[in-house]
Amino acid sequence: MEEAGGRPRNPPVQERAVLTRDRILQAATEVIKQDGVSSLTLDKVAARAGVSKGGFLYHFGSKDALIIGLLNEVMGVLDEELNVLADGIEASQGAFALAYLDYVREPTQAATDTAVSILAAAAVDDDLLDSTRATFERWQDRLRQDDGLDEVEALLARIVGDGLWLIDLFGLAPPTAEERRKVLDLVSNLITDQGAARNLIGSAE
Amino acid sequence: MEEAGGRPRNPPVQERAVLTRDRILQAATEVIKQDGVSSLTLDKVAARAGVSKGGFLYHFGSKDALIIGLLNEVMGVLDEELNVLADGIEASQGAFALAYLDYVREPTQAATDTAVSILAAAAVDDDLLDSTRATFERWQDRLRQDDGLDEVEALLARIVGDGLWLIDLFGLAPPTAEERRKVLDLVSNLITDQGAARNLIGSAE
DNA sequence: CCGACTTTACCGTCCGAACAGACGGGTATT
DNA sequence: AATACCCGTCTGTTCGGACGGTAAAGTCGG
Repeated sequence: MEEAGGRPRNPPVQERAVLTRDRILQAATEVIKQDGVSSLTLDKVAARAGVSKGGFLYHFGSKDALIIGLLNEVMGVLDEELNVLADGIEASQGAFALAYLDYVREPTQAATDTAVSILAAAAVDDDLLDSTRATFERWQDRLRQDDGLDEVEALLARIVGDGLWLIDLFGLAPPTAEERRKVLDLVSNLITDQGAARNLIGSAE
Repeated sequence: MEEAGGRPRNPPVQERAVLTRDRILQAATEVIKQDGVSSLTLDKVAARAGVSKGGFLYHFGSKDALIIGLLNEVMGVLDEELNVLADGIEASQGAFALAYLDYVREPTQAATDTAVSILAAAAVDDDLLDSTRATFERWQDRLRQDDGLDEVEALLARIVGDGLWLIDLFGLAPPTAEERRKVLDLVSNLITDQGAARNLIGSAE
């Protein structure tokens, strides 16, 4: 419950262990994507990973541990990817916000995996999402002080990113590729062009 | 907490049938909200609704049936509420889009119930979401032809609405009430003030 | 021969579902 | 009006099976 990893500390010589662990993780996401969260059973994951149930339980002592491992893996990948994207953006302001939008420009494997993992965590036990929530808080903080970007615009970027991501996850009337592009361009331009948003915000008060 | 036991033993039969069904539905959402989707068992729901398991199964022949019932109920309420909101909005354009945004202005009971039901459906069996997907398609269609509103802006409204709703559902760094208000005002103004968006969209090409 | 890794065998629990009636208000028959 | 019957509603119980998890033994490289 408390410790997520339970990862055996093994010398780099032995690659087998870590591979098995990764295979299990991958098998878990595959099972969810194929058969749904409710089909995520230890037996099924173990079978798909080509390992016995006991072998599975050596790497993940419980189902909760599996999900925590899944979440850590997937959120780590996403976090890194966002950083890379943000570094590659040459903008006077709002690089991270733009990266956040770029990330959902088209549905990616990683994004789906993340969504699916969060869904599994929420289904099994809400508390498992705690560390994920912390990561989102970190992103939100980073957006708030994203090189001079307006606070509201930063939040808008995140909401739009998350919204698109939710729509993909549940398949709730997903927009076409073109619509998707247009709406992301719209928000990106809003962020880049400081004046436009100021006017809109101003006219609100 | 279970409610105190003073329930009348034998209410009029006619009303009882309908009421029992509703009580079951309500009990189901309560169970999910309190203990999570994985705790949604027939026994628990039946107990909470103050009905025997057999009684439960009389009204909903299976767990799938329960979730479908839940979804229908909750999506119906939401649909109607959106209509009422849209009718109450006096705007030259984009009434439905504005209503969609208004709906998430603050987290409501109904919104939470909907989210929770969708979550349950996704967890149990993805196919159960089919009718919900159809409803979202209908909304999307309505947004597309929302009295002269720009297509992209309409989509933006939906994405922002859904995004906020997702953030609430999972508790992923939810914005403060003020941030929430500001960002919704921003998008609302974008929709109302046709010129602003035109400029932004134009500068994209 | 140690320790990381994996397997086989097994257990207790819980869950979804089925089922056989009980209760009791309508309704038709007399 | 009394009787008999039906049927919608609900109860209590039972059951097969799946699931998460444990225990202990086996394998193999270093």
